[in-house]
Amino acid sequence: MFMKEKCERVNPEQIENLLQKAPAAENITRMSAVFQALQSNTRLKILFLLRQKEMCVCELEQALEVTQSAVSHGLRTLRQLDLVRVRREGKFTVYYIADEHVRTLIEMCLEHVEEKT
Amino acid sequence: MFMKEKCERVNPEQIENLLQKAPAAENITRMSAVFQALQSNTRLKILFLLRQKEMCVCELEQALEVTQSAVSHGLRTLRQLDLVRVRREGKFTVYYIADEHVRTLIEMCLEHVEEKT
DNA sequence: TTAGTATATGAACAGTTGTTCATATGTTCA
DNA sequence: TGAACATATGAACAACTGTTCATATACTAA
Repeated sequence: MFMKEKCERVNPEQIENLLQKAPAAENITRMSAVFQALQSNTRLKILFLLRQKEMCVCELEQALEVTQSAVSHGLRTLRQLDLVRVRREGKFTVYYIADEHVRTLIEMCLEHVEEKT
Repeated sequence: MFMKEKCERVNPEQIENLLQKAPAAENITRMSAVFQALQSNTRLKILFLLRQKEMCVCELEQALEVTQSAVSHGLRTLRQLDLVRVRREGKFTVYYIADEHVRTLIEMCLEHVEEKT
């Protein structure tokens, strides 16, 4: 098998070294899944509401003006990636932001987009 | 028009207040686009390489083992959202991470997924 | 100018996603 | 126990995405 031609900037050893220091393939895939979850307007709105106050499904439904089904599906996605967590409270299911990483994540992104005028 | 029935936890005034403190619809949409860009394995790998060292397209091509076209398309997406920036250097086009927000963003996500054993 | 290298772009196709509708499950209280 | 409320889930369809292929553009050196 022939090696592909390399341009003069390419240093195979250095690239090998950089690849070793990069996250494992498995974690890249997990991160993809997390960002994938954060890529929906509905799910982002849910997170920015939960960031202020934990809420049950019907509160979110009221606030977001989408169907209960859509909220529930969205919450499941967030839950499966441990971006939000759940607590039962009588007949209500109360959702809240899982941890500070999640807050920082969405806040960094907000700052990034707010920066552009 | 009838108001939808509300569950006892719903406080319309409070919800109104929470909505006002949430990011504007425009910024939610921008964030969606950013997270959407971060949701691809290829683009994530690009960012985690650029995080270590600025690189030209052919270096990335070598490192990622995808076609030059895929790298270039990926870089365009990242560039359009100001996640990476470009500098011409002779015949090479050198890409680098745009700013600290972007570093923090991907590092928070990595920490989040690394936490789960 | 021309050849060769480096990068960008458009089209197109397979694969993936978010929503809604319909329905199921779970909880409370009378 | 049953009625009413709260939440979850499965199916299905339209819309969107990432890659490749083919080709265009840009820069350099001879």
